[in-house]
Order: sequence, then structure tokens, then C-alpha cells
Amino acid sequence: MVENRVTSVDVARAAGVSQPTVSRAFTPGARVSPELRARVEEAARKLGYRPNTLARAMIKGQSNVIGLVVAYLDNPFYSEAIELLSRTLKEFGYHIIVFTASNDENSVDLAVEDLLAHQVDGIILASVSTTLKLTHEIRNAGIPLVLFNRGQNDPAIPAVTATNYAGGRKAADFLVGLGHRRIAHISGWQGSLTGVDRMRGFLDGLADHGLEPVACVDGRYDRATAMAVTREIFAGPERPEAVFVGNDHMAFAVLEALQHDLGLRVPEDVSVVGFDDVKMAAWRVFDLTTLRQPANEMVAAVVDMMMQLINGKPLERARVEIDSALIERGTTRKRNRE
Amino acid sequence: MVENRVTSVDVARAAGVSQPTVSRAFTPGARVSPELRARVEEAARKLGYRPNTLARAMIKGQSNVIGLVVAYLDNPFYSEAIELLSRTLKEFGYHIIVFTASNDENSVDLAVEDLLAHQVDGIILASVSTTLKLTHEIRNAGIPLVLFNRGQNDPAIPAVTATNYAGGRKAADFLVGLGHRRIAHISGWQGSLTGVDRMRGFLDGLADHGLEPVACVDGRYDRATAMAVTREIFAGPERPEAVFVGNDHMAFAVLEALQHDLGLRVPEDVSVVGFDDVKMAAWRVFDLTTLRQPANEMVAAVVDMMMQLINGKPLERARVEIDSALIERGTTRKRNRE
DNA sequence: CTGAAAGCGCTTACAG
DNA sequence: CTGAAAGCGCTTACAG
Repeated sequence: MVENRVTSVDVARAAGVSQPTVSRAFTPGARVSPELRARVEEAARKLGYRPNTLARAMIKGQSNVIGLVVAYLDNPFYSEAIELLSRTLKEFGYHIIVFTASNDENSVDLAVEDLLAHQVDGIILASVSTTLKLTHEIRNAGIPLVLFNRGQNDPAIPAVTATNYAGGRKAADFLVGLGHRRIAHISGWQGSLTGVDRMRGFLDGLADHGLEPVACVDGRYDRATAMAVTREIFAGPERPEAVFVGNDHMAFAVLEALQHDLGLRVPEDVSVVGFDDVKMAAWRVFDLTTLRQPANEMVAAVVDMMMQLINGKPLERARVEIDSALIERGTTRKRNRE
Repeated sequence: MVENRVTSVDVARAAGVSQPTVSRAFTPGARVSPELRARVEEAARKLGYRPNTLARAMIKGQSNVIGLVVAYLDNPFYSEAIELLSRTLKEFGYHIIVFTASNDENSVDLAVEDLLAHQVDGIILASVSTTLKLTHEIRNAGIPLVLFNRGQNDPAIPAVTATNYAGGRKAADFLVGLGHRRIAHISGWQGSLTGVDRMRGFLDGLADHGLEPVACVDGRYDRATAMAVTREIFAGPERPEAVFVGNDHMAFAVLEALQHDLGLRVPEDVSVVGFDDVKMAAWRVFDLTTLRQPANEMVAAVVDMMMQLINGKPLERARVEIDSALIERGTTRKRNRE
């Protein structure tokens, strides 16, 4: 399987021009006479020539590749996001190189180390948390970094998230407004700012109504954990009337535990609210009330920031929050206070 | 945002060695004295040096990057597969650059063109179909190609699939064995060999029992299509007692149409069989009887073939089929013939 | 507009 | 084991 590496020199020889002319013929906007361009193109076609992107990338110091580090690919929100990211970046001439990391520090560090060596033009970290140390390392390497669906304590790090805190508050207001009083929260992973913000907003929202959650447990963005936690919380004597779950992916698991393990009815016995509004949330088997985290708008914002950073423009704002609207569906309903 | 490009020359100067020595210090298995290596490493650390992978790739004529073209990312089978591919290839020192294509010829062609220019070391086409023309173009460029979950009429093209034909037969045997006689098929996209093979196996299986399907329609791997088709097929007077669906992703939609649009009970009124056994199939809301297409084994086979091709070893077999077992769950049951 | 020359940051024979 | 030299396949000033 030997590659028939045809180079610009071969084409030049075949077309009877100099090698730089071949290069120019393949550079959009370079000055070449139509005549020579035609000769070059014909020779190139004949020989099956394709400019070597690697060589070009090396010289120009840019690869037109963006590194994406992602975990939790079983959460459909991220599959959607990858697809959107890939399509949107393509419009700007960029491609995505994907690193799947687990969410431990070490794994993310290794991925980033790899990325830095790969001369990517930018790095997007989605659904993984970074240490400040790592952030600074990326910054020192001079590589644009944008966090997707993760914030960091340093507000200077460019990040795009939903309005997680406000979304949490909305969930609280909504559930209280339905007449619920005994309310539980199965939170997103408390190692992520996203999980923390949603929880804080929710707790503050409850507090405004003089309430405290009857339970508040970390679901770690994991189905099995969410199910186990649900069984525990709802087994007690003072069963919650409602539960706010840190994301849809876990909410589906909570529904399963509620209905199949505990034999409870939703929404008759329990109201359930999720977060994300992934496509599946609208499937009628789930029909999940949830806070919409619009993947397309978030991706657009991420790409926008990335392009600004790559072009050396100052960022208008480092922190972009996309509004999360509450989408009311069938897993919630007004409490009958008989 | 200027990059502080530190090169091997800078490190060489700082360490008081020649530039090639720096290169050797960063090449596993190269001969450098421990003393010089230490000096180089220290200087590199101080300066924040990272070898330029692009330059290395250009020289060696290999990028350690595999191009993946994929469509249908909303089918969770492919998200799983991407994750597995990414992890498995990493073990071999390869990374994935992702191209999402829609399934028209043009889109795939463009993606491949892009890939060829990117000097990827190999190409994996998942869930997209290629023309023979494109296949030959890739082959002419000397780039290893493996099809994932798609076959091609030319049996010489390396491809990994489930035993689609045999799986279709198993579905037929199983449903007939349950006592069903009026059986429908909502097939995978007939533009894909996968969809065609599953259908052919199913039809042949029915024929062995002297049966013909009461309906056989292309679901195009699409939820909306599958639902519309379901409503049509099951609205008629001679309602099918069972349906075999071309993949799980569509089967979930079929279940929704059956239960929510038509008010039918599964499995009491209708038995449903899918194909793939994605993780969701085991969720108890679905509890879908299906044919298992083991993503991990398939990915392992793809990577294995790719590595053989890259290393110039002759392939044992160009066509690998991974056995599809029937997983019996709750959407099927023996027919009551009262 | 076009070619000869230099150079991007590495690796790889080639001497020593 | 180490350095001086050549070269990977391009792009980019620099002359003309």
C-alpha cells in the first residue's frame, strides 16, 4: 500500500512551470495568469495531485483544526452538539479532532497535552472540567480556549453555558407554583460548575418561598446513580411530591426508577423536571417538562467566540449565557390538595 | 494572541546541544546519552517546548490521524461507536478527525476530498454509502479505507457489519415462531446495503415459512418517516400482528406511533422487533426485543483491519461480519390464537 | 505575472 | 553517542 505521493514539483514539471506557480494556482486569491493556472490544473488532475495540507499548516503555523475534548457521549445533548459544532466550524474552514476523555483530571490533562502537540488552532472543552493549572498552560501555549457547557471559577476564561442558576430558580418557582411543597433535587455532578449552579439556583429559588428541599443528592450525570438515588429518596415515609433533576439524561433514569421500580405514577404521584431539552425529552414516552438549553445557539456562540479569539480580536464578553426557557410537558401538573 | 513558538533550535541552544539531539531526545527509542537527554528535557520544560507534530507528520508522511465520516449522529449506535473508536484508536496512537456528512453523494464526496487533502492515514466511513468511483479514488490515493456498518457491492472493499442477512432471518423465524402470521417490515434505508440485507434476510426467512409480509416499507432510518409509515400500515383493516423494524432508532418511533397515535398495546396487540440493541433498548420504558449488533466487537474489528492496512499487511478477509444474536425482551410475545 | 531562493520545524542518513 | 548537512512539501518575500 504505497502512497503515490504526487508533489507540487511533479505537477510543475508536468505543466512546464515553476513549483511556486503550482502553489499559487492552488492558493485562492493568488495572482496567476489564467493560462498557467489552466495548465497547472490539468496537470494536477492528470497526476491526481492534492496539495499537502500538513506542509501548508506547518508553514502557516495554523492547522485549521480545532480540538474538542468531550466526555459523556451517552448524553445525547453532546452528540447533538458535536454534530452542530462540526457543521458550523466547517463553514469557517475548520475541522474537529475529537478526544474523548473520562472526567478525571488526568485524562483531560493527557488529552490537552496531546492537543497542544497537534498544533490545533483552538481547543473546546465540552462537558469536562479543567483545573486552573491546565487552563493557564493552554493560555501560555497561546491557544484559544472556549469552555462549552462548563464554567470555571476564573471568569476570564471564555465559556458558554445556559443560564444555569436562573434555570434552577425557574424550576423552583415552577414546582412551587404547581402547589408542591415536598420537593427533592437530584443534582448534576457537583464537581462541575454547571451542576453546582443549577443546584444553587434551585435552592435559592426554594428559599424564596420559605422552603428547603426534602432531599438534595448528587446524581453525577450518571443513569445508575440517578436511579439508585431515586429509589432511596422516594422510599422514605415523607415521599417527595416533585423532583428537579440536573439534566434530562438523568431525568429519564429517574422516570424509570419512579415508574418501574417504585410503581409510582408521573405526574399523578410525582412531578419531574429535567434540564437540557434534548430531542428525546419531546418523545411522548417521556414527554418531559424541562429547561431548554438550546444546543444550536450555544454552539453558535462557541464558534463565534473561537473565531474572534483565533483572529486576535478582543472578546466582547468572556462569559456567554444562553437563556433557558421552561418547557412545560406532561411530567408535571398542579397538585391536588384534597 | 501570539503563539510563543518554541522550536527545537531554541531548546538546543538553551541546552547547549545540537538541534538533532533535541529531536532524538523526543523520539522514543532513539540513542541519546542520559546526560544530554536530561539537559534537553530540562531546557524543554523551562521553555515550554512541545515538538511540532505537524512537522513530524509531514516528514514521515503520516499524520497518525484517521478520518471518520459519519451521518445519523442522532442514532445512539453511532455516538457509542465514535466514543469506542476514539478510545480504541488512541491505544494505537491515532486520533480521529470527524466529518459529519449528510447521506447524499455530494456531501460524502466533499468530506472525503477534504480528508484526502488532510493527509489522514486512513478513512473510516460509518453509516454513509460510497460510490464505487469514490472508493477507487481513495484507493488510488493509497489511503486505507474501512466501511463501518455499511457494505459495498464490491466485496474487495474492507467492511465490518453485523450479520445483517442472518439477523433478518432470525427476526422472521422468531416472529413466526411466536405464532404471528400477518407480519410487516419497516426497513432500513434501501439506499444502504445494511438496510437491504436485513430486509432480504427477513423476507427470505418469511418465505421459508410460506409467508409474505403484509407490508414492507422503507423507513429511511428516520423517526418521522418510521412513524408516518407505521400509522399507514396499522390503519388498514388487516392490521399486522407484528413488525420487524430496520433499526432500534426507528423502532422507538414505531413504538411511539403504535401506542400514542394508534392506541395499540405492545406486545398485547403488536409484537415489535428492532435491530442494533443500543443501550436504550434495555431501558424499561422500551424493553425492546432486538438483534444485537455489538458496537465494541465491530469497532475492534474495524480498528484491527485499519491497523493491518496501515502496516501494509495483507488483510485476512476484507469482509468481517459480527454475529447478531436475538435479545428477547418485552415488546414481543407468543400470540394468543383464541 | 513568474521564477530562483530561502525557510517553516522537524527527521534521517552520514561521518566521526 | 553526537553534530553538520540534506531534505520533507509547501509558502512567501524578492527580483525581474
